[in-house]
Amino acid sequence: MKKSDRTRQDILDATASSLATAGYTATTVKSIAETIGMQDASIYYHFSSKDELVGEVLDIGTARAVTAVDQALAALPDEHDPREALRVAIMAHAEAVLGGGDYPRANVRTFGQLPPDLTQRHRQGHRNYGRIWTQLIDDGVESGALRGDLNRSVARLIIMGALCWAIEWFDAGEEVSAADVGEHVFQMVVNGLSAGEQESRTVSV
Amino acid sequence: MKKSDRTRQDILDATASSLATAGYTATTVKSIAETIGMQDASIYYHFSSKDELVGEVLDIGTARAVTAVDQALAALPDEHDPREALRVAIMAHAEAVLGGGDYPRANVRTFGQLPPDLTQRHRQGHRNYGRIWTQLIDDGVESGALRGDLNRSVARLIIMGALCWAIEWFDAGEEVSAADVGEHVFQMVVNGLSAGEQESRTVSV
DNA sequence: GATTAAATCTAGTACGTACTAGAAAAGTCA
DNA sequence: TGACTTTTCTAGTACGTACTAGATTTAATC
Repeated sequence: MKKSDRTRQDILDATASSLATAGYTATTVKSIAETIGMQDASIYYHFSSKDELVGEVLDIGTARAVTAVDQALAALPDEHDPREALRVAIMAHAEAVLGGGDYPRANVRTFGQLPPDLTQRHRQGHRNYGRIWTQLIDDGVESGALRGDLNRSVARLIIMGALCWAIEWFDAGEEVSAADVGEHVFQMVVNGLSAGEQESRTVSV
Repeated sequence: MKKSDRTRQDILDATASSLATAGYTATTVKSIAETIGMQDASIYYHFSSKDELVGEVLDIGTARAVTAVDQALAALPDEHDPREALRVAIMAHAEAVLGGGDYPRANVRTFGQLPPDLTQRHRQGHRNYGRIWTQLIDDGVESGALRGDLNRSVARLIIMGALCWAIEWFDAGEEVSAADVGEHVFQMVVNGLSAGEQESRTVSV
């Protein structure tokens, strides 16, 4: 019992790491087995198929991302600026996906690479995650803190894109930290890159 | 001579289409051959390997994206707001990758899925494309139109991310157009999602 | 129309993949 | 220790992949 659980965890960890760095196709059952010093056939004692193993890793990844954002939002004071909520969520996401472990990274990295079955399997999880962000934007617009002249769904997806694409270029070893990326995304997406008075937009002065 | 060029073009088109929608791994030599009514072996009369074929498609894709942005910028009046230049570039990129043909789409779609050789091969092309955007941001900051307190490299990559990630969710059939996406990215990234006075930032009023 | 060149096909090879069956080893507990 | 269970390994299958060699057909040229 004990032994099985431990190696099962090792398999999950190795898979998450490989998915996060190499992607879905390059993550082979054999390569996973090698990194933990096993034969590839032994994996099938713990998981019935590669895709079930990958699916479990991705489940853990979404769960961790959701938890990270939820906890960050829960830590806010009862009365808060909706922009601050957006900031906190962006920071939590950035930390989870860039600074955090391999599981959330595996999720973002393999997005668009998965076979249809796995994509279908995680559709609901992604929808749930998206709902958190939709709520944040809705709150902001309805309170008047965020502008209401933009399509909220598109706005949400643009924020997710700015954050998720960072996984393609972010290098944990470099001088830019995960928090830096989050801060930049917030500043650009909420406050804007523009300086001084903004002519192409009506500002209530 | 004539015949060869035409089928060669058919192969490139079919490959671009498959890459843009299915990704690198799902794009097999056999599937390409099938869509144009050939045997897979016949492909090798025109291209020496799958990766050479894919590489050529990606070359065309980057060239078209660069051309689209360059032409849009060239059409600007000599004296223009650097923000307008950024806007024009964003719109051109959005049109090329979302509204345009399969070639630029193939580029973005397969980003992060390619084998090392192909990634290496296109590194220079991506760098050149990035340089256009770096220049736009530099111009904006130095003229005072854009704020200078953010890391320009990170800012550039965030804009690219917001645009590139759209390929994952954008549906050409839906009511949101490529131009809509471009407009939203510009509004959010340059003007910001925030409404009214912005407390978390110093605005020169 | 015959000859030559260009283009495609048929039929295969070699290899990597996920996955299976049953033997062997390692661990568990009386 | 010995009987039993759990875990891992050895040795394989079946299949899809990129790719090759040589025959065959299609097109162009004199």
